[in-house]
Amino acid sequence: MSASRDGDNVATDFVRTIVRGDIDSGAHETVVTRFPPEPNGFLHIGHAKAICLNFGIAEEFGGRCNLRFDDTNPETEDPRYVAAIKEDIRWLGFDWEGDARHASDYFDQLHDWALELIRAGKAYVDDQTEDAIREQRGTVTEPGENSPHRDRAVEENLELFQKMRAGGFPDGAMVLRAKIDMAHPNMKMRDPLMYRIRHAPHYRRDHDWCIYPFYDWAHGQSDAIEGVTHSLCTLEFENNRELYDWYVDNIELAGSRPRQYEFARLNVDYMITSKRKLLRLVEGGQVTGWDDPRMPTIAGLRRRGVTPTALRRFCDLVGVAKADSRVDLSMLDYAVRDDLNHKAPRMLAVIDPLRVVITNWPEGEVDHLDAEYWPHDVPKDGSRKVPFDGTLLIERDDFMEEPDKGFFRLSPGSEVRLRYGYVIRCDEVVKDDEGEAKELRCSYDPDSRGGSPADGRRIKGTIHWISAAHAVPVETRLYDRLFRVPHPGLDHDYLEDLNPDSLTQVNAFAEPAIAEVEPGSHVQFERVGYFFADPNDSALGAPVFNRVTTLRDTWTRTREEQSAPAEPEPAPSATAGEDVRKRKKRSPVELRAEARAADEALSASFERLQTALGIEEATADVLTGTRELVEFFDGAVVAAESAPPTEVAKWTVNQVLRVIGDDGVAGLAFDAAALGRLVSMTHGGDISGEAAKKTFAILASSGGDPAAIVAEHGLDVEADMDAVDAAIDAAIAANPDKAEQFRGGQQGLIGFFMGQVMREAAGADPRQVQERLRAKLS
RNA sequence: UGGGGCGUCGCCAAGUCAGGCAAGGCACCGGUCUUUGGAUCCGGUAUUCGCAGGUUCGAAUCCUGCCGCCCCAGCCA
Repeated sequence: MSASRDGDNVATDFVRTIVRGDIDSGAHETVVTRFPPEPNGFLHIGHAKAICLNFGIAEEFGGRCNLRFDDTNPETEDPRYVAAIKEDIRWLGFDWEGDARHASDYFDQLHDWALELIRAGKAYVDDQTEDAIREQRGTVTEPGENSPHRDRAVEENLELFQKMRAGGFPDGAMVLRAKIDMAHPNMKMRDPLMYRIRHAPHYRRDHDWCIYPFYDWAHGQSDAIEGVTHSLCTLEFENNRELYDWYVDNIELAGSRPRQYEFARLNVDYMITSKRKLLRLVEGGQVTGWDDPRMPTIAGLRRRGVTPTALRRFCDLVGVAKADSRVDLSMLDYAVRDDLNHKAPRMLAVIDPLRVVITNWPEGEVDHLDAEYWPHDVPKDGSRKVPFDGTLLIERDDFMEEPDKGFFRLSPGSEVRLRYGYVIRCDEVVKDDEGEAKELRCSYDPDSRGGSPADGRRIKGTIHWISAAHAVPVETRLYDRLFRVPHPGLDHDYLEDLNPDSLTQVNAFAEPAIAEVEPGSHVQFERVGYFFADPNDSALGAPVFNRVTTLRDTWTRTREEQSAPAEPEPAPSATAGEDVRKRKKRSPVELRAEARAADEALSASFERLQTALGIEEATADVLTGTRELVEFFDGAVVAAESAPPTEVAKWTVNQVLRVIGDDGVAGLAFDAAALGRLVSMTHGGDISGEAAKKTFAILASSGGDPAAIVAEHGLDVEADMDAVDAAIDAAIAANPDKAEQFRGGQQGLIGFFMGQVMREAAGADPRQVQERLRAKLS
């Protein structure tokens, strides 16, 4: 299994594993997911990941993914965002079945369910102030306290809620709350709010409602209504899952219930993905809009020239997991270049020109050279003519008067190839008053038309160029990252991290064919980068180019690394004021110590285990956290007869604790005596350690008597060493390469061979097996 | 009365439930090829999985302890 999607491999991640399992087990016949944006801003690259996940899973498993607008807050939402969101999803290449859904479609059903909860005594109207409710909620380490209205009569609740809904109260006067537990360790479960009063028109329901449901009350139920099977959201909703389940479990539901799963949101270096912060950039004019090509929005990336394929590929490369992470920008660059390499025809353009005069070029003559649109490794055809004459423009960077070591472009006396053209030699540098080169006087090799000298001499460097007389000026916008640090706003205002050079507008000079580039299409300016003809600002025959990304450049990179030290990381956060609420929670050791302090019998056991039974303090500590465990242990010691208590302690800590569940000792499938007898058998040499482990596994899953289990499974029969030898020979014969690697020092492979042999020779003593294995392998 | 998560190479990430060869990708470093210092192709890069003990023939995986990071106290989603 692989997490990548290269070749025929399909992405696997924990979400897909769960979905696969649910389908294989028959828990669900088909998978239904949903993408639930709130229409209060534009979608960004983080949403792209969620879209790829939700729609991608539906696609792969032959299911369905709904687009559902989570429009429960009329004050921030706007239909213009609805249109933009739909456009972005479609552009990414996904579609939803039927119409888009809306949480606001379910307001009536939600209201009915709320009534149901009130009637069941599970919800109540609270008319306290917002502050009072906040204070009563307690803190993260202190329980909350009940609202004085918590036990309001059902009839009164019904009446009040009806009046809320009818508009009888002003904004904020009261709320409907679920009656759960104000002392719940999960803050989300402390009588969460279900409805608030907002006399605000909803963009779809207009004035139908003046009470609006909160996210938690709307989301799970909307999932249920739509038959969603797997409700995927980001990690910050993990705490909400318990409430999600509570709501779904406490209402009358027709179909099967949805389950929520959480994955890590996407963070990319040099980007921010907070809708609030993005909105501030738009409103503050730091960017030209939501679709500014520097924005991490889908609209911005699209305008920049990133393709849907590249963005989806990027999301695949990133993967889906639960660890908070931050992705290197090079991953996005890679995805973009990998796609555009096959989609962008090549053209010649000079960004920062330096004049070159070909002194031996026949006066007034123009040569029209063939130039392929695609490099040899892209299987596409097509070419155009490029005019060549005596006055050219080349890139200033491609000339060095005093060349660095390894520089193989143009310098005085050296030769270079002009792409698709001729080989030229630099004979003279003409300088301006400041000593800057302003013109190069060169001679060309007439026998090198097309680029290959007739005499077969090798020319290492190739540079791009433009005929000055035929040069077409084109506006190019050289975009760079919007922020200059990998993690903007880490410990200060993110606006301070804005990159002042995120956009450089230059007038470049391109070959005549440039005029034919259609707005909204891509080109590669050879040796410069990938560009996208801006669909809004390009005029017919006068394209404006956005630089999507540069080409990978190993030359300037190595030079930069030599000269400039790496950009200093922003200073590690200056420890924002110590948070008293984050006091350390008590550890298991502390908890056990407390338990013993409160229970004399427990503390007596703690002493007894150490002094009378010779058990180490740390082990004794673990064993004496609860009475049940000590009793279990003591029982096992008795049944173990001659086996020492220390041995029983090992088994208890390492094996029993492993299989013990939430029910504790009581939930075990076997009793102390069984464990004791097993320890006795293995200690007495009746069965091997390997057999003891197998016996314990059976004991743990289905209980029984150890001796009977041993007999039934034949775990006491001595392994036939001849068979072991045969198994070893077979394993070595089947893996000659690995045997060779082992001999070469790959010690880890002993585990591989052991695994092979032990599977064949069950019951054999691993020590003996390994001894023989090593002998045969050497 | 705290609770819920997460730590595997510079980055992303399989593997952890069920102990037996530390996947893959990005980046990087070599080499190949090349009329883009692009692309391609080949090869290299973790004796070690946050740390420390323990169990085991064998531990990323099981047990114990410790450390670090994220989330939750909106009438936002």
